[in-house]
Amino acid sequence: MGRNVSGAAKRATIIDVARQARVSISTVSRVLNERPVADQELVVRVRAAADELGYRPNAVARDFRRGRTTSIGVVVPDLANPFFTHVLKGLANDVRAGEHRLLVVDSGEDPEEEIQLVEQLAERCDGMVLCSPRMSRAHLQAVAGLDIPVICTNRSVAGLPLGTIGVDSAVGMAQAVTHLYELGHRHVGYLAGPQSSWSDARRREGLTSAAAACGMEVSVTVAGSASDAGFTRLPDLLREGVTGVLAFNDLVAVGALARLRELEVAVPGDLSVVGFDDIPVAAFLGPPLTTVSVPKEDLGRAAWAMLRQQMQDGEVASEQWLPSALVVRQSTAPHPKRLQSGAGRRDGRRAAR
Amino acid sequence: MGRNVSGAAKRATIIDVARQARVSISTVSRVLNERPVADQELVVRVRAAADELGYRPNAVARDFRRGRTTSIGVVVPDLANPFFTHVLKGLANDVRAGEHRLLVVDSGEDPEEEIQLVEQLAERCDGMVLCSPRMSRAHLQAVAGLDIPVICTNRSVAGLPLGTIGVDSAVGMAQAVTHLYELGHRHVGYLAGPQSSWSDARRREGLTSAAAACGMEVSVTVAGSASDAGFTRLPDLLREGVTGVLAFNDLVAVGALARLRELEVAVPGDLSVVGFDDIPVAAFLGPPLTTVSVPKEDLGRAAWAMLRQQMQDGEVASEQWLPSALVVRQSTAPHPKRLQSGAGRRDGRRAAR
DNA sequence: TTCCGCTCAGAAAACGTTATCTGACAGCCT
DNA sequence: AGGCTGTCAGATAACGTTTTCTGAGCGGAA
Repeated sequence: MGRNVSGAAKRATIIDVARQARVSISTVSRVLNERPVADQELVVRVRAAADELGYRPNAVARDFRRGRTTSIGVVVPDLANPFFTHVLKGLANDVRAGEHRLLVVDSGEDPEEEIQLVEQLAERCDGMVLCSPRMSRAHLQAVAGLDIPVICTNRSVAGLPLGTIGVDSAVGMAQAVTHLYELGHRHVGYLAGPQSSWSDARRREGLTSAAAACGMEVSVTVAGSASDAGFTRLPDLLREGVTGVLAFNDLVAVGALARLRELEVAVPGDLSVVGFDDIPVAAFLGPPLTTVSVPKEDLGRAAWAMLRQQMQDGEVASEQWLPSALVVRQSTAPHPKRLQSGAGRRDGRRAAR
Repeated sequence: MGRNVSGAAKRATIIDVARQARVSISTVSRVLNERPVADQELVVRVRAAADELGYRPNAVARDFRRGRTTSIGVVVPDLANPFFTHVLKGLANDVRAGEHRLLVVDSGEDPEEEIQLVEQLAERCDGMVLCSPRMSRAHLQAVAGLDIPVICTNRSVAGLPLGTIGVDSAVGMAQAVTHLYELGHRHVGYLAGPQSSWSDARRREGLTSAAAACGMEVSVTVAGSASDAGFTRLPDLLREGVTGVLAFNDLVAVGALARLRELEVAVPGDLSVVGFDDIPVAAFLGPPLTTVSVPKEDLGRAAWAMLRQQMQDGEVASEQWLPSALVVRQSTAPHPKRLQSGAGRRDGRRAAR
């Protein structure tokens, strides 16, 4: 069945089915694509023949002929980063509902690799979503010239005909800063993200302007996007005498927390820590992390909605910004020197008392 | 350039290039695929024409004609699970080196969805890697009938012509059990994984047989693969009176740790916890998690090596098992009732004394 | 009865490549 | 000088579909 004597499986084509069913290939195509066929007898014969031969249509041939692939491509800087995987979840859930499938590729945070992948993938997709692209503006422009709609997340592309959807990190950052200010902190540190990250620029911007507004001092050290960076760079800020630390993202905050534990600095007793993204483990850390929550799934959903619209209506490049909001958990508390009372609901295990 | 008056970009084909360069399409194809062309003049003309028209070959047409896609598909139950993303990293790094690209899809832990995705993706790939497939054996058999090589990770497929590569979790589990036994624990609990998980079955098996070997009591409760499951189910084990807990994976352990913190049970002072997988945050937790380390990147690399071999040599279904090993950190300590001395290097903050 | 129009399945064209085949021309040997 | 061999680029045949075109058959209206 479907295999010839040599053992090398020779795959049945639509022609074989047609021959077997004693109809034309047009009829086979019609039956298999559920287009109206008058004679039910033919339908039955075709179905039987296809079954018998184990026929499965050649998807590449079909895509080729149809000129579309029913695939949506997603390019992500780093699949190991929980932030992206949650954006993906949002995307996947909604895409799955339709007739499209999602193809994901990881660019490894490499801008050159990224543009290459995008160009290759674009050839095989009906539309694409670029998550926080690291590539240069020039490359982005090249992407805009591709002949499929592309949505860009977390990156402003002023002037380029690309749908954009991102997180307004300024609000969340401002909330975080105000939160620390109200707790009495007057000098905070920022564990910055990768230099190529547009989001980091926005977060840093939001942080400095909010801090300036309430007259707080800010120290910055460049970390990265992974935990070990937070672990390594945290002491830089401690040396500066900060009493609160804001991290580029939760992963970095996790590293910072670990270092603080090692240094026996109590959180939040001696130092407050704020993350960003609100990844799942954030709520399970010790202490549960105060962080800026970002609607990651919504981001994915919105990207798909926008992409679908562009695929239908032709070219409609729009822009959309989703809110971020502070989630207060237990890694932040009053500045010990100013408001000594009630120093934390559950202070670190060796609060200096 | 490449756009007609209507504004709808009409894409240049190889025929347009040939016409513009005043050569045959065969020559264009030869030049662009870097096959030998004697007359350098022609090469120059073709290159120029292609440039001018902004020609990019239609990848789908090429794949169709060539009968292969230079794409490798990977199917993963849940991209949000760090374990899989690390397997992916290993795969991606090595695949990237060659001329293939990696296409990843997430099945959402749904066996039915999974088989569908696999069948669709298989049509568009030269080979596939199935990570910890949740599908039934019957479906796996269908997969084995596909006409591209497929590698299966973390799932034994006895009798099926599928390359298999997995983690020998029995050793690691045995080490973990012995470790707890030597610390004086005599009754441990297991926070089990998803029922459809073959890995969970293996881990549970390894756990119970090792425990039986040294005469330990084991209580089991079914959790799942995410942190909230660990958080929710942990009390079941506490009620059974266990003094050590082994989790299906680190994510579940994270949830368990959080619940213990909330219940003010000191880890490792009052209770020891062991995870599985050794995901990055494991080392950064409070306390740093004792866990069974699995060579995730190696798993990906090995899968690619095996897949590549199968793609070259034709059908060679083999089997390979990678070791797992206990990594002792600070979430395990002597059973308090038996060996009171040195009750933990850094005990939980409110040890009941 | 004749012709028009409609329905429906088969025939054939197209999609954009790559791979095979063909034929022209040049060089060499006899 | 004639013929044989080899080289190289152009012509053309696939690849497996979907879609458009064609023509046969039939029913109804003039």
